[in-house]
Amino acid sequence: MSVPYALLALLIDGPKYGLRLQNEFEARTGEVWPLNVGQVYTTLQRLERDGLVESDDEGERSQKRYRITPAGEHDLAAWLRTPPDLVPPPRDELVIKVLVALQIPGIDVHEILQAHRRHVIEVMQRYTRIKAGAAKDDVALALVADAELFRLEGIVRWLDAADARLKQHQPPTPAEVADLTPEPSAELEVLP
Amino acid sequence: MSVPYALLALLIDGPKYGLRLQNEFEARTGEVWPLNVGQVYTTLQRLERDGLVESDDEGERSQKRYRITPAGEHDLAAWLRTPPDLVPPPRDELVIKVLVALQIPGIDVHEILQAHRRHVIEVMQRYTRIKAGAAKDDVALALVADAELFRLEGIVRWLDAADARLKQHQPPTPAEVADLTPEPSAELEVLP
DNA sequence: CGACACATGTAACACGTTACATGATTTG
DNA sequence: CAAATCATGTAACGTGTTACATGTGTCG
Repeated sequence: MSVPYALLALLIDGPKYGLRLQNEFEARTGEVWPLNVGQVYTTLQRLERDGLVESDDEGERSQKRYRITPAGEHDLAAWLRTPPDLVPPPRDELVIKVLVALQIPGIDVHEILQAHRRHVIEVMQRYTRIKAGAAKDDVALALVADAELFRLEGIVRWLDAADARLKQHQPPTPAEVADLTPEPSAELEVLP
Repeated sequence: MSVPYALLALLIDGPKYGLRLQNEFEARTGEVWPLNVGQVYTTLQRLERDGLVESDDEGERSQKRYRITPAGEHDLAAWLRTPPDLVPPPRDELVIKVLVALQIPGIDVHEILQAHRRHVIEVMQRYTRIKAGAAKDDVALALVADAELFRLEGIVRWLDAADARLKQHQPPTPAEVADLTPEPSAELEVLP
């Protein structure tokens, strides 16, 4: 539920029309998070239905300008100050794939983990290239690319941890082996 | 798009009815990824419509058993062998919030970053507790909790990196300052 | 009997995606 | 004028969520 508020935010500095909103959104995140134009129009209609924007139906040059309403500003401010819901987290497709593979007999889970790892690393190189190619003052794109890189890095770390964990639990169940898997947050300080 | 395939996978070892599928799903991931019962039924209907499951309408004890079809097994195998789409990545609500806050004048982004950081750390402690409380042989729950912990750790790392990056770019633009932000993948080997 | 858990389902809605259709404006 | 680009929209569909309604079996 980010796109509606992102559009509201783009309307803070004056009324704009649909395609321009899409352009401004993609100017910041485009290569990483493309935004379908159609979605901009449907989202604007829903925002107008909910009274968060108004359309300036002046027919000027066949452009339809939208303006944020006081209610829209209020909702935007409230959204901004609310931390994103972290529980329950989204169900991760990769994790579910591994769980499913674990349950079905005759599947080499280690091989699957490695395949996914290679794939993630490839994609990470893609975003590293995007980040390197970004203009030096393009903070937004750098932040977005960073976010994706940190996310993918987390996936790689999980794949490695899962591999280690399964190597302990899949063999003839050596139950007496101590749990040696590293704490994910070992290197993180609780206070910055 | 994971739930349909998770249900298919649970049907591999014999026909089961709706509520039992929900129970088995939550037995593995419940505390982390609860699954609404209603969604199980609607998903089963959609799977039946697509010919991936068949219902054993024997009316036994008012339970409706579903059985996976050959087409369902085929689709499940294909899904399992396909790596999840990583591009384009999902639009991250937290990242968009920060971008929006950056654009609106008169907002203390540093304060927002810290608030989010504290919140994420709290949630991480929650999942650490879940992991600690899990049975020693409950590999599934450990994997799921780990996945969430690594994901949240990535978010914290991003928040810290964003904070550092903004401290460089928000002051009177000292353009000559070299880019010192650490590479997210610095400690990661490409080959495990 | 009454309460409770078991079990199934539906209705309405949200956001997101894709594909397609249509008009207006600029430019070679 | 013709083609390309700008600009708006719609239609159909997908997964996911919540709230509500309904029936069935069991047990004190």
